[in-house]
Amino acid sequence: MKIVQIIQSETRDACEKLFSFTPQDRQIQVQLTNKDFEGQLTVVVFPLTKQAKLAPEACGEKLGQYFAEHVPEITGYNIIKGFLNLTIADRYWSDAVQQALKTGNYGFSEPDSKPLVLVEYSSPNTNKPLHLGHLRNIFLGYSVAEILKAAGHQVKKVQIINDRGIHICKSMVAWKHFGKGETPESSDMKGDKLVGKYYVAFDRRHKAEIAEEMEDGLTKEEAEKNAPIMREAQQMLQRWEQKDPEVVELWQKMNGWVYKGFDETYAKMGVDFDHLYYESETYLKGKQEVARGLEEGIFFQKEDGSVWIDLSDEGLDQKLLQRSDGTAVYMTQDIGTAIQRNDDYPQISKVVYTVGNEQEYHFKVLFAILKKLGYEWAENCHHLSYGMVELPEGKMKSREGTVVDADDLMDEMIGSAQSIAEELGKLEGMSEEEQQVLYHQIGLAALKYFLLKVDAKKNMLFDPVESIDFNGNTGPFLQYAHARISSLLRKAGDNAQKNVSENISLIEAERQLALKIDRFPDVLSEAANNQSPAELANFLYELVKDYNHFYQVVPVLKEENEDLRAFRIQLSKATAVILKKGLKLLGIESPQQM
RNA sequence: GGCUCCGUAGCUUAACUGGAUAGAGCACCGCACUACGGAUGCGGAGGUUCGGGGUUCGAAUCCCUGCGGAGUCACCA
Repeated sequence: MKIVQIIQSETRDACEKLFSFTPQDRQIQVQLTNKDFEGQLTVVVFPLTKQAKLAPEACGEKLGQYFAEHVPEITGYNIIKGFLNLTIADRYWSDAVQQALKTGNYGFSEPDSKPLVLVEYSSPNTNKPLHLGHLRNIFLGYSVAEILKAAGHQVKKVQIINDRGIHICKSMVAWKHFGKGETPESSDMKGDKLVGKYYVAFDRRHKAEIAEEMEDGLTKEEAEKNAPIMREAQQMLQRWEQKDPEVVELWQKMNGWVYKGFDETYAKMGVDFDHLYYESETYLKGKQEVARGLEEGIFFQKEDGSVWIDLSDEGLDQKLLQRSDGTAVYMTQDIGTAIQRNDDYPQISKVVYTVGNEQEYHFKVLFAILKKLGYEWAENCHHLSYGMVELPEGKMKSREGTVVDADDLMDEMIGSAQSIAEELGKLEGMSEEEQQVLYHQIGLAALKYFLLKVDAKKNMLFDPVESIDFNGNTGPFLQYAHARISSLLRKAGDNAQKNVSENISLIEAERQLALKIDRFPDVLSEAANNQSPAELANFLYELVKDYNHFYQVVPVLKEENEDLRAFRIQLSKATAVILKKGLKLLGIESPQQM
């Protein structure tokens, strides 16, 4: 049994025997001992004092005595104010580390032992390339999915591709006008970039036309709608919904270019999906639901034919579900997609939508609508919301043109990794190809770790220079620690297999490191519960810091006492194992040499 | 304006969900080590946790209020 659980259950027993009451779980608080005091784990006695009818110190003293007498794993205690600090037996730590090494997939739960969770992430529009904002989304969604898997859930990674709508029509119209038949091949351009170029071209023309119309006396709003190129895009959307062959063919062609480009980008990111959903395949289901809701009086129709829902009784507004010209909007297809997924996977226990916090309102509305439509599983839908990524120069927003392209950023990170690695010159014996792989691993680690270590709900600032700095709380710093331990383990040979005698005496640095190793399974399940890669990332950083400290203060391979040497090698190995698995859950590779 | 989220050292951030003297990294100053990989470790300085009230044994965390920032309230997605 884990030491934390032992302490919890012994505290309960002690309360029953000493004070004649049974505490609630929440009254038993075990936390890490503050580093200024002796001990590794601490029981907070305040919550118990009232029912124990004792002052905090006296209460702690009684508990401490009880532990010293009844619990072999506890060898000492001290009380500071209302905190009972416990010193755990060295024997426990050495056993725990050996146990961790013997356990296959240490920290992970039995695969598929928990119900199915769908994790949606990325969800791109097919009218432009992926950018910095997508990176946070994609790394976050991927990592949450991997963490849930590690915690034993069945997981499907899904993506909804927003492949239809006015946005793609804009690119299509612009390509028809200005494209002169340009293709990714003819221009040697990635397909998503090419289509993005025409989206920008549309916008430029649209703005010019608005200016003209406004000179003719129209208001800005009127001009925006009335601009010829915009009207053309809207007509194209209607023709698309009517399955006009010419429009459909162009749509397929341009989307095909985009998918090819996305696939390349996803491959570079190292992420994947189990099931792709296309808005073009689910929006009709959404429209059916809109029709049904209208019939049943859940929705209502305005004079112009547009369909709405009134959610003002829930503190929300009225929301459009279908345009007056009969075409579908974003909400329409999201309704259809949600239903489709539950049809595909009836055993779903939860759906996680990884989408930026600017869409919080949208998802509130969506879930409310699904509930009104009578779908009880609406309760299981969860919006995993994350904050904006800003850059040092100012905010990054796609509509304002200051986008940072995902491919460009990744390439830049890989380039930085290369120049730093070359300068350090430690890659002897690696082939050119291996080196390229390594630069990629390091560059992506810097990027992923930096984006994931911050609490998802916060807006964050991405500083490319700081992220690749290999000191401090960064991905490459963790990778380096792993590479260094790997090197040490290569030299250690089979020493790690040796059983350690029972009576070694440890120093505090070793206990602290063992404590971290012991806690890993709990941290992992907490990260899963909270859908928080950041918790895992910060734990790994703490682990590495404790390891580096340990590594600095005692010899490992040069230790003369055989038992101690073996134990230290095991500590190193357990650290490396956890580090590698933990980083993997963040989507980060752990090279052997760097 | 309504609603939601955020505000912690110069900068980037953490705080086990209400627990000890609010931890770290970067930058700055200093130190250790023939180092098992220095992409290291140790120390110093740097905080009225945006201001003001309240709740309690105890508040960065919960409540009220003011200020500041972001998002949203589209026949965009």
